[in-house]
Amino acid sequence: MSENLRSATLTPTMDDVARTAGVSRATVSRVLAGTARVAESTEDRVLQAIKQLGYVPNRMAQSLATRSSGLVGLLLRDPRKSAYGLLHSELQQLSDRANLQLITVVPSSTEASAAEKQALQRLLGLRVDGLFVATGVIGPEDLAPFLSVVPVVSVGRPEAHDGVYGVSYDEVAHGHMAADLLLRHGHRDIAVLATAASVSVPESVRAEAIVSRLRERGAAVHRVEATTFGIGAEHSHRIADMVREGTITAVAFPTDDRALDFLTIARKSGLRVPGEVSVIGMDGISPAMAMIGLATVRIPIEAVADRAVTVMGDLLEHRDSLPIRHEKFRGHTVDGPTLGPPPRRKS
Amino acid sequence: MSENLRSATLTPTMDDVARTAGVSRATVSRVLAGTARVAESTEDRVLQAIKQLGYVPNRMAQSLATRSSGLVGLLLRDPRKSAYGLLHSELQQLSDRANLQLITVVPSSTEASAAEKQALQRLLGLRVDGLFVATGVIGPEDLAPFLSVVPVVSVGRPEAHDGVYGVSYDEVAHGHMAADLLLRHGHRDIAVLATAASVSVPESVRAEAIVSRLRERGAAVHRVEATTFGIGAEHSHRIADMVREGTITAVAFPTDDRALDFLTIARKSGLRVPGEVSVIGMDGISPAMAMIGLATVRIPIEAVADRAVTVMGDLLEHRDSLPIRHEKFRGHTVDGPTLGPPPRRKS
DNA sequence: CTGAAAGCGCTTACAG
DNA sequence: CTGAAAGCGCTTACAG
Repeated sequence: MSENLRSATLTPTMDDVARTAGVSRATVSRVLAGTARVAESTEDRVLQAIKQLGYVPNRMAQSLATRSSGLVGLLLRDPRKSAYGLLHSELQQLSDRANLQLITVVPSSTEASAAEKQALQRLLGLRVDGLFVATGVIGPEDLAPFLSVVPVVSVGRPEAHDGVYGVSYDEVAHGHMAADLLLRHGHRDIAVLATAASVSVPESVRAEAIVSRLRERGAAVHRVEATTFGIGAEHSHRIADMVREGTITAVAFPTDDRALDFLTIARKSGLRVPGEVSVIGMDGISPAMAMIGLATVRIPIEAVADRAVTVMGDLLEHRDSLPIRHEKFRGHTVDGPTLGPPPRRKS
Repeated sequence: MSENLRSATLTPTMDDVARTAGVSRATVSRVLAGTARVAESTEDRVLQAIKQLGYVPNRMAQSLATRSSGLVGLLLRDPRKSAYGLLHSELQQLSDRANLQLITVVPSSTEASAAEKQALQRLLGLRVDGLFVATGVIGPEDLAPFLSVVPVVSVGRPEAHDGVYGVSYDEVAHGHMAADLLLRHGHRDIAVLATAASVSVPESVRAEAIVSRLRERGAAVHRVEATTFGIGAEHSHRIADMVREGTITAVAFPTDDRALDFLTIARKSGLRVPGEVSVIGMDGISPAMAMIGLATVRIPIEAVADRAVTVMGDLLEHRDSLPIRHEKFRGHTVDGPTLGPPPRRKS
């Protein structure tokens, strides 16, 4: 209590500035806003007073008076993952450049859905002018009540709600790209780690796209089902066995992490990559992967972030005239030393 | 303009709630705060109205009235780096648990110092009650003016200012730990990649600590100076040459990234790890590194985050009674398959 | 247990 | 070019 009073006393207010500059509050406000004309001499006095007092305008009060916070919120899923880290960084920089003040809130991961709702409330309570949602769990039904109040752009996640503008990745195309790259290297017997949709929707979409494209092109596909969330070394061992048995000459993974797990196990057990088996992952984000030289499909995070910020800018300008769409971007394949021609058949 | 008016109209206000519940604004406020006693029947009507209107209290207005935002700001350096990502995630979760509402701002990296000041302003403008600073560039002189207004906890960076509470890593100890682990494995001829302080202060501190501990213990140290910010493959090649010449049997790196670069190059050129050379990195954050099995020193990010949040809580409770300190935490060594005994001398 | 009223720090017509 | 005043959406003594 006394803290507040004290710091309230200590923090200079616009009135303080006005008084020490010998003008009215309105004038200080005008100088700060830079909109109306102010005599140069008074402006100087005001600026001087601001500097002298170390005055920082109270945005809370500004927002209240303007009925607009000038803030754009970002609901971010899991900062520990490089892909979200990069997305965060890109959104931040592009928003800055577009003069949108981005503030980020991360739902604490325990009890996902409740946490996301709470994080959403926090942002809405701050009366953000716009909202980026880069989170998996939150459903359309939680978003819907606020769509009329604040423009929402869903970023990097497949968007189903048609009141929400969506900018995300074309995971089907990515799956096709990975498949095509393996085919181009001459592989016809290929394992695909197929993540269950219950584990991860995007992973599952990628895997199914790989599988169907390979089949379309006449390759023999060996599905290895992944039904656990972790990386599960059994899958890698199973695939290594298939290589030794001569069943497959290549393997595609729906994420770089899973591919890396296989690489590690393959190396330990003396399997040569790409001599005996070619490997491709998907994501292309982690610099560690790049160093290792893992072939992959690079997700277009930068393009998605860029488009999302542009859309948000447009939405903030003229809300109603922009038709809501769900856009998808595709990345590019990254060939690498984990990819080679299939080994010659021994028999 | 008209947007604002419209959404102002659309967003229900406390008055709307009061009106539809047939009570006064004060009563609604009391129900929300949960402090004062309210008759159960009125409380029900109010709750009902809140739900019906989809009312979200305007925190800006609350802050203004309470002179306290209930917010704690986090100034975060670079979300692309896993270490910062993990720190962000930990701070977020622990803050949640401590009932501190964390909001994060990332200075856009172009023109570091100016961007950080701007991000700082944004947070101060929001009148955060406390501030975590996890950023490299911002100097004490920029922080100083606000220390009397808001408690600041510097997290994960060496803190020099004695008005700022510091919670960070004991990088000297980490260097010693890495050195000791190599010695324990029997190595006596060891290369150390020594990053220049101008490139990265923490890296340089780590490297110098490794060097001095090794020398203290009588090992022959071969410094390889790194003066560029990137990972620089030349260093890795130089070290590989030293291995081939039989000059060294082990190498220590001040970061996992740099160690990984060497590992990749070593493998490509047919050097056996740890058969011919043992390798240790530092950080221990990236899951990719764990999979590869890189020996390292794990930085205690969780412990630092935990302590930082505790300190912030205390500071917010009783500002003046908590003496300002600079605490340092140490992590633990992670032995791994990149470490083995030195090879027998051929001659 | 509840309401009328003042006040938090700003902005912005409205006068001058 | 400048100031007095109303109002943004809340909270909180103060009465009752």
